[in-house]
Amino acid sequence: MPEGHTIHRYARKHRETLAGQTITVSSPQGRFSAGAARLDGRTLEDVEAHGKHLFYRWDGGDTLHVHLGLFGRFRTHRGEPPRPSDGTRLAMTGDEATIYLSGPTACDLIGPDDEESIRSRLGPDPLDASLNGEGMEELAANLSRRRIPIGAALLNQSVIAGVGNVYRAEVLFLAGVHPEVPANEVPDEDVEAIWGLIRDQLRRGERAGRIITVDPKEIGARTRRDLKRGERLYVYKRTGEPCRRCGASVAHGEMANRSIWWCPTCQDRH
DNA sequence: GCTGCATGATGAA
DNA sequence: TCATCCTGCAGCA
Repeated sequence: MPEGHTIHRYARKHRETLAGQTITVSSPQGRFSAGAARLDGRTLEDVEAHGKHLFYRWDGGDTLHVHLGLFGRFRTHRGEPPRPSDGTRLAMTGDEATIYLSGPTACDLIGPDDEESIRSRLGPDPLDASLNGEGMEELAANLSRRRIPIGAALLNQSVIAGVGNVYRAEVLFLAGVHPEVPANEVPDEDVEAIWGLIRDQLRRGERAGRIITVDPKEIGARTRRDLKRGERLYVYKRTGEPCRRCGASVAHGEMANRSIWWCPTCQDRH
């Protein structure tokens, strides 16, 4: 589940659910025992997201850094929580809810230097509301420095922070850009379109809690909510199926070690 | 019960 | 480019 929209949604939800409260912290699995003991009984002050990274601020100055990786997930339980699964790395209980974390790539207490080094490796975050034109310019500059295919560049978090495998395929489809086009050869107007589409789509995803890129009108549905499973995306995981716009067979390949899909007809910009 | 896969990232070679 | 680390669950038998 975790692309940037999910992470920002978690930041918002966790802030709403736990910030300002005294939190009971533990590590049922044991792999975060020392950190949990240090945080236990303290106040969670704020939660921030940058790209796919989460930063939990605690009174006294500690920061908990969480990165979900491919498998990580949070579960929130209001009231009495169920027994945590064996893989539950972190449990945080506030006044009304308990949040469990399992499968993260990172769950560590970090200092200001660590955080700075993490952030310095991240490109602009399309969900950072304080950015406007700067984000797009930074993305353009980052792309102009690379010859790798645009489809690979969008997954590189130092180029743009928060895009994952679903959005890279869907946004390139929406932009009509073929994934193989070298990053530094993507025309300015397409870079602009890509930035706008990413920001738009991630915002929608953050609000909805799921990725729906298909415009419902295009397939005869009334609203996004009416779209059934299997109707919500244009190309992702649709190998060989007809393109929703032109009917051509959706192509599949590999790029940056991950599967990628595109429409050979609609994505003709080279 | 077992297998394979997944919306991620890193470090070695 | 490859191996490796993180878990849970769908799809099988």
